[in-house]
Amino acid sequence: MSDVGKTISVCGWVQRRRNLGSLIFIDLRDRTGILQLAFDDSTEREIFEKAFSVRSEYVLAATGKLRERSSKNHEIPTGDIELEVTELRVLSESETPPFEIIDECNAGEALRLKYRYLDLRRPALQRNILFRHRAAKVTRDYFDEKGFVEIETPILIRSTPEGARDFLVPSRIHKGSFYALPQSPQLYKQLSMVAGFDRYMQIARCFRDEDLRADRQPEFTQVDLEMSFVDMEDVLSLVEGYIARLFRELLGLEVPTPLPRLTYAEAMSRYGSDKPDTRFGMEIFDLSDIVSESGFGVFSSAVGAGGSVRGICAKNSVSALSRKEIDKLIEYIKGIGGKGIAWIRLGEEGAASSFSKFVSESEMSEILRRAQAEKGDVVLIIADAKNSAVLSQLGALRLAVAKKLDIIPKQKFNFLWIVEFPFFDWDEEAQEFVAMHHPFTAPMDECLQYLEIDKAKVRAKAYDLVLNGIELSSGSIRITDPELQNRIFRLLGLSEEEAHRKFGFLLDAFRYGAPPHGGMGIGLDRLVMQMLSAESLRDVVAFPKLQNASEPMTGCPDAVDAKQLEELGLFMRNN
RNA sequence: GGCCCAGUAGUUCAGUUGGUUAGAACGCCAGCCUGUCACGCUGGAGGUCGACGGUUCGAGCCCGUUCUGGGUCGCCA
Repeated sequence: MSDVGKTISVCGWVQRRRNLGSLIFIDLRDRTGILQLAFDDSTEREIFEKAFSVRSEYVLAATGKLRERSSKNHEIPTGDIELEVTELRVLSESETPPFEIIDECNAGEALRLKYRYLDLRRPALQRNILFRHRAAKVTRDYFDEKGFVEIETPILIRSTPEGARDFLVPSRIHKGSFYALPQSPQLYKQLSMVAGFDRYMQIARCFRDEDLRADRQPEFTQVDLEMSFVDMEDVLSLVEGYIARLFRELLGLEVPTPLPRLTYAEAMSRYGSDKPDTRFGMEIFDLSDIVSESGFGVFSSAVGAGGSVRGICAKNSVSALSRKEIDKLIEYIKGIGGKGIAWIRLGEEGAASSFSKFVSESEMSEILRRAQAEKGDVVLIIADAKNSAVLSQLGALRLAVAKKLDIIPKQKFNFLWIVEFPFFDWDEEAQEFVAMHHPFTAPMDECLQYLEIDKAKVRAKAYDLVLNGIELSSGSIRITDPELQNRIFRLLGLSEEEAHRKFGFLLDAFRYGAPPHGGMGIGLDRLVMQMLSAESLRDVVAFPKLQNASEPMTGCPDAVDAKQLEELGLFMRNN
C-alpha cells in the first residue's frame, strides 16, 4: 500500500478487541470496512490503558502512522496494514449490544428490528442499503437520460375505495373527513400527462393497509412511470432497457432483451400462475380428454361438470416424495381449498398409484405418456369441476414440490412479461364480472366488440413483469376516450354519477385534451431483494415493519392522547 | 379471520420415558499471555424454562387457555 508511512486519523466503531497482554489489537469498523489499530510497548502508557478499557461498539477516533503488519491477514482488504496509534479518543462508549454486530448473527428478527440501528451496522445490511442507493441512482440517471421528469405527487390524497384498503388520515380542519395515503400515484401521474409532462417518473412511496408477507410491506417503494403518445411496445422496451442497465451496472450481468413474453392464458395453463417461476420446468399437462370417460369418478365427474383434470410430473422424485410426503402435499392442497391429489409413483419395483384400481391399464399408460413420466418420477394430478381451481392448485403444488426437491436454480434471473390479461375477473361471491385492473385500463382494440357481449373474452392492454416467480411490476395503457370510459364504467356497474363522484377530477381533465398514455410501476424493494438474493424485504428496507405491521423500535403504531383525538373530532370506542 | 411452526441464560440452541442442583456454544466480567485477526488459556457471573390454569408424590417435558414472533391461505383493483 502506498499509504504506508503516512499519519492519518480514523473514526469508527470497535468491531473487536484482542488483548494479548502487552499487545492489543482493535478492529475499527466503519461502512467502508475494517482497519486494525495496534498498541504495543512503544505505545504511550496512557493510550495503552485507554485501549485496554475499550469495549465492543465504542466509537473511537485514532491517529497514528500506517505501517505494514509483521504478520499479514489475507482475508481482508486492509490485512497488510495497521495503524500504530499515537492518539486515541473515546468519542462514545457503548453498552454491550443485545446481539453481536456480525454478518453471521442469527438473532431473531423481532429483536434485530427493535435495535435496527445496531442491525444496520452489520456489513451485509450496510452493503444492501448502499446497493439500494446505487439502484436508485441508476434509476434516476436512466430515466433522466430518456427525458423523464421526476415529479413528486402528494402523500395526502383523496381515498378511492378500489383495490386494496387505504390508510386513512383524519383531517383536523375538515372534521369527519379523511385523507388517504396513496396506494400508488396512479391518478396524479395520469394528470401529469394531461398537464403535458409527457414523460413522468418518480421513486414513489406507496401504502396499502393489507396483511404483510415476506415480500409485502405496508409501505413500499415503486419506480413509477407514465408516458404519453406511446403504445405497449414503447413501455415494454423502455423498461427492458432499464432492467438491462440496472443489472449491467450493479451486478455486471447482461440481461438478454427483449425479455420473453407469455400471455396470461398461456401462463395459467402451463404454470397455473400469472407470475410463473420459469427457472424450472414441471409444466402442467391436461388429461381431461383421456379421463373424460374414466372409471375413476373423481376424474370423469370433474370433466363432466365443465372442469378439468390436469397434472404435473416431478422428475426423479420418487425417493423424495414418499407416500408420507405426498400426504403432506395433499394436506397443503386441502389447505388452499383443494379436494386432494391423485398420484402415481414410478418406483424401481414398478408403479404404485392412488387410483389404479379404478382405471384401465390403457388409460393409465396414456396418462403416463401424456405426463412423459419415466421410472423414478412422481405424477401428481388434480381434478376439479372448476378449471381455475385446478390450475391455481397445480401452480401452488408445482412450487411446493420444486422447493421440496430443491430444484430451483439460485443466481438465475428469469424475467418474463405477462401480457393480454383478462379485462374482467369473475367474482365468485358476487356472481358478477369485476374489473381486474383499475378502471382506466384500456381493453385491447380487437376486444372492444365483445365488451357488452362476452366479457370473458375481453383482454386488457395490461402487462406485468415477473422475475423468478415474483410480480415485480404491472402497468397498462390507459383509456383516454371519454366515451369508452363511460362504457367501461357502465359495464363495471359504476353509474355516471358514482364515477364522477370518485374520479370526476380525472374525467374532467380528460375533457381538455388528454394525450394517449400508459405506464408502469416497478417494485423497487422487490427488485433489489431479488438482485441481492435476499430472503425478505426486511433485508433491503432500512426500517421495515414486522408481520403484524408494527415497528418495535419506535413502538408504532400507538395510541394517541385524548387531546389529539378531540382536535380531530374523533372518539374511540372501547372494545 | 383460518392453518402450520417456534418461544429455555444477553444471543443461538440442546434438554432422553415426567424424577437429584436445567446444560452447550458465542457474548459478558476477572486473571494470565508480544503478532493476534472468530487470538489462546484459566476462572466467574448470568435462568420466573413466554404467561395463566390443570393432571401428578413430582412438570422445561403431558393437557387446556392465552400472549408473542415467523411462514402461509384469505386479502393485496
